Amino acid sequence: MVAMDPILADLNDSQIAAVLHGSGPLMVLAGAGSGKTRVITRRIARLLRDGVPSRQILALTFTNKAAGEMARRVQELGGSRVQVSTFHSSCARFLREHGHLLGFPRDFSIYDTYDRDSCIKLLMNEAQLDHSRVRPAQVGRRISQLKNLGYSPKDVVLGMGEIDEAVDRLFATYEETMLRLGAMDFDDLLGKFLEVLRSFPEVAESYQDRFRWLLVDEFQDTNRIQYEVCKRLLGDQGNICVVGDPDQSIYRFRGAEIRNILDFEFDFPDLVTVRLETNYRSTALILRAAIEVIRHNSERKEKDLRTNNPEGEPIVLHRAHGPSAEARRIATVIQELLDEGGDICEIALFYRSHFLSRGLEESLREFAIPYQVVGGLSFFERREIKDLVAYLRVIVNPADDVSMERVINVPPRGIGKKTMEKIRGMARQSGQPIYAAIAREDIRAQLSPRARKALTSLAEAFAEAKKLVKSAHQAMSYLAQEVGYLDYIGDLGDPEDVARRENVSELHNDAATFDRDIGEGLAGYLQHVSLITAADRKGEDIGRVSLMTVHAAKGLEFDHVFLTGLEEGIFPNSRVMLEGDVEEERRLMHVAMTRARKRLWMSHSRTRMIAGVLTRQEPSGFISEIPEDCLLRTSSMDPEGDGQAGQVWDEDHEVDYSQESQELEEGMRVKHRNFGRGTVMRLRGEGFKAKATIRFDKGGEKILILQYGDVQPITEEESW
DNA sequence: CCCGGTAAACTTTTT
DNA sequence: GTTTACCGGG
Repeated sequence: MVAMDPILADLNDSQIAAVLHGSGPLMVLAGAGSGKTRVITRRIARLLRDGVPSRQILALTFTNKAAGEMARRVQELGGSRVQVSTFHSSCARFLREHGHLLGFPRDFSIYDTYDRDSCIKLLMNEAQLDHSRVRPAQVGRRISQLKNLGYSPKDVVLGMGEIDEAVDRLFATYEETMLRLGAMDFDDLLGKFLEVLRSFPEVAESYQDRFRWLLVDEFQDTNRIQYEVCKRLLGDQGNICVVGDPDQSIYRFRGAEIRNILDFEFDFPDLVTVRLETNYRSTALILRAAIEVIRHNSERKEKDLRTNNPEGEPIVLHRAHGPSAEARRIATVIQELLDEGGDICEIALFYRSHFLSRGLEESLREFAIPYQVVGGLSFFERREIKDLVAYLRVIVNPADDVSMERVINVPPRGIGKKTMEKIRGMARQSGQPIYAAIAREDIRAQLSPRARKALTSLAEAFAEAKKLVKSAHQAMSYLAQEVGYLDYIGDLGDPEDVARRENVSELHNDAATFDRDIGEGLAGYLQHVSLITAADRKGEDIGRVSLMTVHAAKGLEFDHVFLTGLEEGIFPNSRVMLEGDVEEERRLMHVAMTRARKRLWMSHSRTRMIAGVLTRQEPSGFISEIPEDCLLRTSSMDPEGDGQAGQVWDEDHEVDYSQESQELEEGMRVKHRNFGRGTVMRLRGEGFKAKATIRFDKGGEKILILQYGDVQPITEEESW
């Protein structure tokens, strides 16, 4: 073998086998940290070198981030023209070409979850469904779930319950409406494309002609629809390479099917399977702990994941009294890491649910440690951004009533509920979308003078902006100005407004960049924008600690990982437990632990603020699945813990230590979240040891440790 | 019609 | 504690 072959450099035997595998189906079962991205990218490079034209290769991933990373690495190996993208954006692109076969316009709108729910809300109003009983989002989620399983309105058999009843009444209407609006939701991007492939064999053939080599990353997270899209893209040719790890399947909640992996062997009998079982990422100790946890799953193929890495440090498991004690503890350790010269980009904090980020953020701010939250409310989900995008959608797709309804009275134009109903009625009667209706003089004439005037100028602005669709930036600038949106958010003053203005100008820059680099006009820009999501926020290398959910952490790795909020009900999540899927939670735990290269810190708190209520928490059951010799247990009460030695913990008055204790004086009126209002009788001690005796209006006198006590001074007005 | 107030419900993970 | 739904006065 030629030792210097750059494509095979630094690869082990299994990896080489996968890269060199010729034609025919290949399944790579790749344990955590075993170099699967490397295998995919090298394999692409190998195909290119062996003369496969780049346009014949299609590599599919789940996140834009993974796609971006893979595209970058393929490019480094010289394959710049290979299409590497997510399932959703590939399908969206294909649907622009062939969606017309199903009656969709080329420039259909792509609805995110929020838009979908807005649409459903409108339909619920129309159907006179009381949306205080059943919420649009619940109906939307259920419909999405059904579509992911491959159901359409006609073959759904529903269970009982108010949500299902609503779904029963609305599913078909929703589908019809989306078609009328020329809009697709995320599920449609996959589902409608599959429908095209199924219903139009000649189209399927054209794709089969084009794509001869298919590579699918994170195969364990594909759902049935995605799997069938793959099969139909492939046709009779068997050049498919899937890479995955059943132990890292964490998207069953959105329809992912581990069954795909089993079916794969059945559907492709001449399948070659390669196992990557050497972990190059974590210390031996971390890997051992992660494997022990996942071994508790019963529906699982035993696998042999090894490492040659050094044993490493034990996992530090910290027990904190309250959420802020946990957060402070973490910040303290991070500060120490940084003081020792650690790279801040190599530090990450994980949590099971978004709401847990807040406390961590507060404490990082307090310690002046720079951080970024990956995911959460993304840039494109902000209100002002969605408003502008909705305006632009209407230009490109005049049938898009949901976007039209969003913006018709933003900024306020005097179009209220009544007027809106009139407009809807007239639009319906004329069989036209709202956009077309308000463009008609005769329809506007039937409205109040005020509304008439506003809508005339709105219609004109749209008409003018339509001439600028060749440039996303120009169309946006014109419209935002003309329609009064800039003035609307212009009132500077509070920092909220400033942030909004900054967001809007960032959107302008983004559009300008798109015009310059891609240049597919407004329609192309909107498609691009609709598929960018939370986890894609660029730049991990900008000198910040990263905070993210465990889901968002998949595919990433860091030297130092803090796994927070390890409590029953949170991780494992109690709702998931109700559905009976502990095993998916355990896989999630496995994923989380295996992100760490050098050190892993885990923590839980004895109390937690959940929906505004301070609740008592038990440590996660997953902790006890880790071998005790892998753990170093600490707690806030330890003298060695965090320098806050020997504090007395008042079991009865267990409260959150949420803020710097305020300066209190004897005689001052204060309030407490549990005990209500009271008067400070006596103060003793200072700093961490400060205690106050407070006589509460109801319930007598108590001695509170101010560090923990949520004692706040109150103002004159509210004091009695 | 608009804006301000108060009541209610709510936190699972993502494209 | 936070965000959203509804109601009543300007």
